[in-house]
Amino acid sequence: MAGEAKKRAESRVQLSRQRVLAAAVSMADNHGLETLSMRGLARELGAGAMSLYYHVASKDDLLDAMIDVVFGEIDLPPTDCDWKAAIRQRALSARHVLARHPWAIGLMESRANPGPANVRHHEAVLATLRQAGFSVVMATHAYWILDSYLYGFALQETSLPFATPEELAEMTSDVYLPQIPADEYPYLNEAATDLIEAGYDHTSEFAFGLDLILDALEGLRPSV
Amino acid sequence: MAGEAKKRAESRVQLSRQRVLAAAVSMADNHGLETLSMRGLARELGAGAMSLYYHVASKDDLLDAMIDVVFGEIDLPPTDCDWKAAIRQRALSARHVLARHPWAIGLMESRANPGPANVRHHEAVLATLRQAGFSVVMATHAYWILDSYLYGFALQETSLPFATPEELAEMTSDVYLPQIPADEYPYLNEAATDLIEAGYDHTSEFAFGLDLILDALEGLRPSV
DNA sequence: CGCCGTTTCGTACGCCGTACGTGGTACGCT
DNA sequence: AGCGTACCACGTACGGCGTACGAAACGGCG
Repeated sequence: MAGEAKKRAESRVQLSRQRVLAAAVSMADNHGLETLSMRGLARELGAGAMSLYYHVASKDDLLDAMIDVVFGEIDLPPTDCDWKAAIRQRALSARHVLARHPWAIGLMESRANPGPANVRHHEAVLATLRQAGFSVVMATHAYWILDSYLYGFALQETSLPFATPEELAEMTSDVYLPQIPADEYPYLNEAATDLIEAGYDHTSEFAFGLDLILDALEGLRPSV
Repeated sequence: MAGEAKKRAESRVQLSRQRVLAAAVSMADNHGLETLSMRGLARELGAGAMSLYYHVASKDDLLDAMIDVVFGEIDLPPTDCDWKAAIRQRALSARHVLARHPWAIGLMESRANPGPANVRHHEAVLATLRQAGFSVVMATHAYWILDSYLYGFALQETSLPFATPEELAEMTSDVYLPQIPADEYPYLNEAATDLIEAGYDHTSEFAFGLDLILDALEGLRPSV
């Protein structure tokens, strides 16, 4: 009957693991991981708190699954180009994804159960390195360096309270500079004033270090 | 009188910000940050939960202060040697400190209020780089790369479930290898088997990448 | 219609951080 | 000696958390 169908429709779309995951990621993106609660998530979905537990074993399980969603968003290194270009693209993609989901950074490598997207991703990156000629040991070195740089950069980036050079200049002169008087902290003070004067733009900072590392790794590759 | 003094002594040592901080750091070291609660901390100190709030404005304030304790444990770069050796030593020291206080990694750069030890540390590192001849902009690049590598490495390191090559071998063959069959994940499988066969030792992994980065940075220094 | 597997939910327990108010203690002042 | 004041410790209570447990609603089948 129309009544039944309507009632069904009114009482919300069915829950599903997909929908729960998507809502959780979205809430974490918008309001931070620490404010993501099962109750709040359920409220957002128009459901009771305990209803989530049919689709998710626990909050930990939810977090693991969220991490795998994030891994799934990172581009795999392309296979049709130079190893450096491939790894570079993968790193840039990962950086963007982590900037979009800053709550994930501390969890990506620290959770016990890697999801399928996670494993697939690691396999693809490792394949790129091995096919570039790196030995297993050298590929391990390279992977550690690249991922350390990637995660560390993303981690630091989340704490930046600005996005544009203008905001940086404003923040610095209003908040930071008063805290670092030139007589006590000459170098910090000098750096802060110089950088805003030069209109320091943070946008290309990641690529700068990434290329430095890639070039250094190139030197470790066995010459053909 | 003796009676008074004894009563005073029995009713516990006085609380103090120092004691609260030390106990909090110790508890986080031993049981993780997520299980550190104000109630538990007070219990550990033989005090009531609310007593802590005289010495600490809030749990956030406590965390900020804990971070500064950690910063205070990191060696400043020595001033009596080569810039590379100085930066290297401070990085190694920081790595050890972060391994001792893994809970701190996600917080060090992400909290709003840097403490005094934090600022002093940044000043000293920046001073070393500037005195080595790097321009302000280049020193900024170098700092980003070095700290990204440092934090990222420490972050990944916390998730390693092993400390020695033997443990690695055990973990890998028992837990990981079954999850990455050779037909589906050839490179991961190969890497895992090769590394345990070669008795891969993770101990020097950090220094390897650090030296690679330092050497690459050397190339960016203005030639005298 | 009754049955049953799937999905949803209400209640309750033991945690958490902390606002608020109270009470004890140490010490400088008269 | 007596008292005011600043310092310090604490008990209670509130609203939130994750989730164990069991009941209820629903959909499709006979």
